[in-house]
Amino acid sequence: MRLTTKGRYAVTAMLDLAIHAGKGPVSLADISERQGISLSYLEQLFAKLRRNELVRSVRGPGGGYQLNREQQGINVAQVIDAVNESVDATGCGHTGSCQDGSICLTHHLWCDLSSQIHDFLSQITLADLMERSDVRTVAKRQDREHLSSFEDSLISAKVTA
Amino acid sequence: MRLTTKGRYAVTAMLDLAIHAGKGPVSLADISERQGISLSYLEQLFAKLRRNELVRSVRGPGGGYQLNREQQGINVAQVIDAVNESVDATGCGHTGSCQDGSICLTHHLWCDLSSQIHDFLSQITLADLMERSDVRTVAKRQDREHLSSFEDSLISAKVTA
DNA sequence: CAATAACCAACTATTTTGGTCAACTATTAA
DNA sequence: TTAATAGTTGACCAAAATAGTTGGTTATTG
Repeated sequence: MRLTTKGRYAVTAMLDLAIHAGKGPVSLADISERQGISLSYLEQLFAKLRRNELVRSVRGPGGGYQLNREQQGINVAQVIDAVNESVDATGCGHTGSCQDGSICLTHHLWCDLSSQIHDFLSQITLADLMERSDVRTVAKRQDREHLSSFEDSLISAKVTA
Repeated sequence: MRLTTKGRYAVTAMLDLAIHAGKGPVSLADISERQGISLSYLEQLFAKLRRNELVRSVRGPGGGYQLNREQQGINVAQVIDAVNESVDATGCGHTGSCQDGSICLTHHLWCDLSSQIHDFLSQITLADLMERSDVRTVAKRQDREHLSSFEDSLISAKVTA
């Protein structure tokens, strides 16, 4: 089992998407700026999120990504699963062939741990996260620090005019 | 955070040690045979376990390793920590500087998850594991399949005689 | 003294992570 | 219709971590 930046990035990006929903699709470039995640890496992650039908994409100018369901319908475990970071703590993938065909001494311990983690993460939805005060605070800070590409283009339009 | 064979091997080996305690020190060669873990890799893991005072060693013939405390005094979290597999799910090591000096959008989520996992694992002692029926079953199978080096030497002594 | 088994250091193969780069396709605004 | 935007795909890459191996040394016991 592993939980590295891959899974964390995916959850963070999905939460960013949830927070900035409502004003049309959100571009990966905006998420990249706000969350400090490389654009090309985000592309890879969102390809997987799309294949798992957690998001849908809109191409062309003004395009970007949108959540494919309501925020209450998406939980953290699903997002992590989607980017292939299994929350499985066993070495055998629950098959029980950890030691030449049979189960190893600690097989059931890792099974128990796996369901513990999965239960915890699957009970937390994007909607839950959005309501948290610490999340709202950080989101406000990020919005202040990074204008979206939309606002950006408005400003350069003014400057040009 | 990561939980790979390293942490699993460490817990498995410690449990093997607990199960075969009472008949003097247990050699790494025996653990290697029974649990199917490479001897030299075990050496590296036990160096760390010893530095963390979870085991003590006895050198020379008939030597090996022993638990440094009672089985109830050693929990799974301690063993995993000892081999440097942190059960920390945050990217910043709880410092809160995940995004250029400030906390990232999902910092508190990973903190919560970390303590969830740590609480779970620290409540399970080696003594608890030994009582489990699935552990006892697997241990019996392993003892049947692999004679200890002690029993082995008894047999070869008979053959020689 | 010889066998045993812990101890130690250095090296290696493989996998995973976290990316980059280039080429391509679909959409829309001018 | 054409340029710009933005997603899509695949190949590639460097660094780090994992899971070892090799080749010793030191301490202990029979």
